[in-house]
Amino acid sequence: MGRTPCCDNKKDLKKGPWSPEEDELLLNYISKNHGHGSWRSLPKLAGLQRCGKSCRLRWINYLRPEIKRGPFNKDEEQLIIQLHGMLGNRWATIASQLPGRTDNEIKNLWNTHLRKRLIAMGIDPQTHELLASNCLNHNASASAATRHMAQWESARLEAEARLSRESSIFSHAPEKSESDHFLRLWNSNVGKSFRKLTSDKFACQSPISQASSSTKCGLLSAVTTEVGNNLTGSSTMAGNQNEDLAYRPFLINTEDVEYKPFQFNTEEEGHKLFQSNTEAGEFKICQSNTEDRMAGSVSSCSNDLENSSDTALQLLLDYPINDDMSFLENNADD
DNA sequence: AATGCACTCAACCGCACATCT
DNA sequence: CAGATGTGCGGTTGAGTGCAT
Repeated sequence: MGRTPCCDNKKDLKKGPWSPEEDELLLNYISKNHGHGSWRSLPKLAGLQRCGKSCRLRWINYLRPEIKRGPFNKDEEQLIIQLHGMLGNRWATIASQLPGRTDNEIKNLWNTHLRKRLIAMGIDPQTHELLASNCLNHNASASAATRHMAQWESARLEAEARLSRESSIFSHAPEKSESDHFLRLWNSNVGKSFRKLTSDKFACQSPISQASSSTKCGLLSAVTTEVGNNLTGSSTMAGNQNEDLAYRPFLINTEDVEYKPFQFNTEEEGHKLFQSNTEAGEFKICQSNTEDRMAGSVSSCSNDLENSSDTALQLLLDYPINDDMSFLENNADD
């Protein structure tokens, strides 16, 4: 509280763009000392007329050897949009998932390109919701936007479900930050599998195509409401979407459906995948140690304490997944 | 060629959190 | 335990650049 800014003594301190000489001084100091040490004392020791903060920024955003230069590729852009849908403006957290990219760079990319692209599609770049003006449009753009939203909602549901599961199982463990949860999920085998499913165009029907068929609908709002209390900020979507028909196709009800074990690589993380006997061949994921209980009927799994998170995960895995990022290309005219 | 405008991106600023004393 | 200090983060700014007129 009331702390003094680190660059309070502005006398003799240089500001603005860095010269090559200054870069060299900073690089030399850090390489000679095998690290930056205290940023506050660094400028003096390195012979720089800069504040420590400025040095740190220059190092992190520009001079670090692992910095990747050049334009972002499509994969990186997709990942940024996905992570932003889950994490919001946590640029540093997002940057941690993109080796060689800095938070500043990602923030700039978002503000100059991706944000505008989503707006052009009729998607609110903050909430990843459809903008009100777009809700009545039933054109191709709106459809792409809807698919986009569904993907992010699926990813977010997975995270929420696991968050809920973990917090109930490991309630004794020290609380990690929300973003840690998201990132651990994202990097877990489940997250990996999810991403793999999306990229491999797993043999499932599209939710869009299922919309007109005998899709079994449940209530997503029940799931999100239950776990929503664990979350803040970016969960606004869950609150008002349950009336949105666009989401209905992804909602299912597991009653009277048989599931059989399915070969899948989530088991290594203590999860097993089961495939339903329905036409759609829906999938359900359960912890391996509940497999015995699960083998006879899926209800034993869906009725236990992890009901909501499993259901959410199931929704995620039932969501078929056509890695539809085509909107990026369609709207990438800048 | 001159001017204005839009865009990009490096850098700054202030705040919040973590750690230290 | 409270205040001081160090660091990291996100929002914002403004210089530089390219393009259109």
